[in-house]
Amino acid sequence: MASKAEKTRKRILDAAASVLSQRGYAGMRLGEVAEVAGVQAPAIYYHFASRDELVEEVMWSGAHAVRLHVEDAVAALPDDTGPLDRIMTAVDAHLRYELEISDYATASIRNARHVPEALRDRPAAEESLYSRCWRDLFDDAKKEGTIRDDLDATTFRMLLLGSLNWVVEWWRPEVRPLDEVIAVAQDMVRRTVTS
Amino acid sequence: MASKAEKTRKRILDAAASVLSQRGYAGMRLGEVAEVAGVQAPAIYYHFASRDELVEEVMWSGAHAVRLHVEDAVAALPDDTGPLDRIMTAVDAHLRYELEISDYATASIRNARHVPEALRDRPAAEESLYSRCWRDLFDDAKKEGTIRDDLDATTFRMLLLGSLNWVVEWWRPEVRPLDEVIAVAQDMVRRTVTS
DNA sequence: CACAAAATCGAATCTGCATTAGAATTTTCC
DNA sequence: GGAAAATTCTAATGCAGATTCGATTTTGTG
Repeated sequence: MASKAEKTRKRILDAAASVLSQRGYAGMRLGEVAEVAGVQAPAIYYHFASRDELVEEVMWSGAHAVRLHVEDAVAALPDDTGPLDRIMTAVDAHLRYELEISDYATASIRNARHVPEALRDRPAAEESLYSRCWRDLFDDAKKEGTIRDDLDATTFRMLLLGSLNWVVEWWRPEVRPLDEVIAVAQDMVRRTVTS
Repeated sequence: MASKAEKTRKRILDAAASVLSQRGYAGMRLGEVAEVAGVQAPAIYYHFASRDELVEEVMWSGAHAVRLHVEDAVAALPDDTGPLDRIMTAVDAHLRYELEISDYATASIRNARHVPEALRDRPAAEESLYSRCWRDLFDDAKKEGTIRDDLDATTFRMLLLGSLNWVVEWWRPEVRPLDEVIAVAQDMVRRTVTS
């Protein structure tokens, strides 16, 4: 039974994630966050020490939650799933989480390089865990020979993550179902990676 | 013989492009722009009606210049160059321009969705010309049968542009030469597009 | 070289927003 | 049901940064 106060805190965080993902770090106004959360601006200070602390928490949650979502999706696969199919699942999970589930993810993705240095440490640590997660997926695939030897897997991974992160900038559900985007992205990976 | 004033205007624009690409729309301070341009803040108002007009001009120039650079690079190819090689050249030109040549490009790329609606029209028109340029490249390739029929070329194009646009977020020259990134990106296109 | 016009500057204004202070209200727990 | 604690509100405060206003310097030109 989450206390009333905890629910308010959650509403403020959700609102901040939404505003942050739309307006960016410098554009996020506490007034707008408060309005979305259905609260007055000063109430935010009961739950967070400062605007920056609120931002940091959103960014961290964003990176953290994507990672958990993707790791869970991969972990839920049958044990005998091949390394390439694990990567396909990760692509699917990343895109769905970013586009259908959570503003936190887009907030953290879009603002990672725009927030002041002081706020980057904790979110950046999460992000590097997430990077490692993808690196492991690719390393496994390479070990099992699913990835051709002459591919620069690191660079390709960066390009792939970039293309996925950028989808939020152009995708509109009414134009094209998400499943089609996912299918094309997976196709791109499969063809680039196998010999 | 560009008059002194025109040179100042150019310095202010360059400074704005640099600050805008680093700090984002809301984070760009006229004070910082002025400092980078070696001028006092009010001087900006002699050359631009407002902060927003300055931003709009940077964004428009960014989109415009990338397009010209890519179109020129493609146009400079021998007439008998195949459609796939034209796309390869476009990938090369886009990345080099974005990463080595101009802050305008990254300023416009990173902020397109963050600036207020009122500023989007002119830059957006340029961007859609740029989109058309890529679409034409892919259409030609499809017409000549270089692209397999079952590829959703539009979606792939968006994913590709996304991966290229995102490179600015992670690439560091000291870690990996740009040529390697370009080569991997081209490889990704070639393998995804051909049957 | 002088002088009008153009370009730039320093100081002042005005606004929007984060943050604080203290009062009022709600929740929790006995 | 009521008091203490927790939570939220309304009303300031203070500052940073865009914009304006004259005053001052620089540039182009006869």
